[in-house]
Amino acid sequence: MGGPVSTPKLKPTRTQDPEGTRQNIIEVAAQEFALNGLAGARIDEIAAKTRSSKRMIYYYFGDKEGLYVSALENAYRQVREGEAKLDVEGMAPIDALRRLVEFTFDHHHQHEEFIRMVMIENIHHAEYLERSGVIRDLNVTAIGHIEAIYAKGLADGVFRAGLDPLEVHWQISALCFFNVSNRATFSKIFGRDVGAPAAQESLRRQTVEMVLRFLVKDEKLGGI
Amino acid sequence: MGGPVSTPKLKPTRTQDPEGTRQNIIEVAAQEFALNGLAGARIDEIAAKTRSSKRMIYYYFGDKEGLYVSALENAYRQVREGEAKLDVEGMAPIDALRRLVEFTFDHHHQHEEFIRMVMIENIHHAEYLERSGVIRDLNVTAIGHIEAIYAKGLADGVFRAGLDPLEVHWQISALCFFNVSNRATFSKIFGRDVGAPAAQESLRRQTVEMVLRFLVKDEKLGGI
DNA sequence: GGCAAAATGTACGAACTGGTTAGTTTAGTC
DNA sequence: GACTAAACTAACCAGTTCGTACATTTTGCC
Repeated sequence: MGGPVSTPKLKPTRTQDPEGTRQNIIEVAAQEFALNGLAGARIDEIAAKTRSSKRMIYYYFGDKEGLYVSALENAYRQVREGEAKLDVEGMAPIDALRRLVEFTFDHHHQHEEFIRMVMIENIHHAEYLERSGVIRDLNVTAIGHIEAIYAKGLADGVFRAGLDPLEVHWQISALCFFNVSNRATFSKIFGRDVGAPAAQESLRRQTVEMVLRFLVKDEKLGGI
Repeated sequence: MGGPVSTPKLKPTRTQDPEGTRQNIIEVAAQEFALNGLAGARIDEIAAKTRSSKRMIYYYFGDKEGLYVSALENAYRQVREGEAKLDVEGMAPIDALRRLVEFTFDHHHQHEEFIRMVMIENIHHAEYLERSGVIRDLNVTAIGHIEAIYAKGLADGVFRAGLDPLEVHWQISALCFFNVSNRATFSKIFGRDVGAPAAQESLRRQTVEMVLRFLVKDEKLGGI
């Protein structure tokens, strides 16, 4: 059931474009899956929005689930590549942490489609993520930044001891993820559009502050 | 489109039981929708698991979406009723806040089905929640606790000024909601079962501490 | 008991949907 | 230019799924 062999495109003038077709299908599929879920997305609908055809979806991805997994992998890869752009080298621990939280907040905000894919994957108890060996590898470094920053902060004596970097990552993720994932119900229930620029600006500031106040030693709090 | 008239059951010997049938259908439907989503849930499957039949689903709820909205309303009502049991009257602000966060953490943890319904509803951009006037009314008091606790804490001089109770509620919700909603992907990606009792115990403690450190004045932090 | 309304059981159908079968075109290779 | 494998098209199929038509039983009420 292996896919087609990846052929390096030697000549740009070709009416056939395997990689392009494949990528185009994945992008359309990601949109549809993120919008409607795995069961809700329609293969015919995806095919129609593609530059290609339904037949090609089955040609490249086997079945609906195969397409979903590929779209999921693609989403993770894209987002992780974006995250790699964060550079906090050489910054003081508190500044680096602030930067990390701001970056995560903005990054999640900008990648709503990815957030929705993760939501959907959680609805499915992450069974497709489990099926994909690719994704796990992409994420082992996701926690590297926190670990480095925390270690430096400890050494500098500005962070409290005894915290678990993974738990800190969990908390930052929770605040930044929820901001996108639950915006709809939260806004409807409380009659306030928490997605509006002003509200986001405020939530962003409070999120940063919350994380800093959690990490920074009491006696150093005056400086943040 | 009104439902059947609520008939007080005078005689215990009756083969027909409208309210019971209705409730039974809603409970089964909630399970299925929470598990598979709106599109993923199957009416026939729901019907089969019911004490009743498919015919009765359409008799009482009109169509699939009507059933979904009813299940959603039921989930919100149940959870809000549970939340009403929280009593922090007369407690010192810091203790009350700690209690509130612990309660919210546990409550979300215990109502995974509800969390999943909210996730699904967010996937649908909360359009069914919007359609239901019932749910909005149920939530206006959801923020009352925070407001009261924060006001008292300000008066007592133990909380920082200038915070928005709704934003605090947002933060508490984020931490407690994410803990349930994203457990699957988080556990898979980092190879650590964050749902395990020990992990939950730790996350619970850190969540409480994070919220307290955000609200409590710097110079009062020694006491928490 | 008679009656209307509510509640329920059975069987069916039309549309949708994932997936396939069969065949055609394009491009690299000798 | 013939040949082969990859890339692609179009029509089709079979199982599923929501929803309904029709018949029947139960219940409250006089």
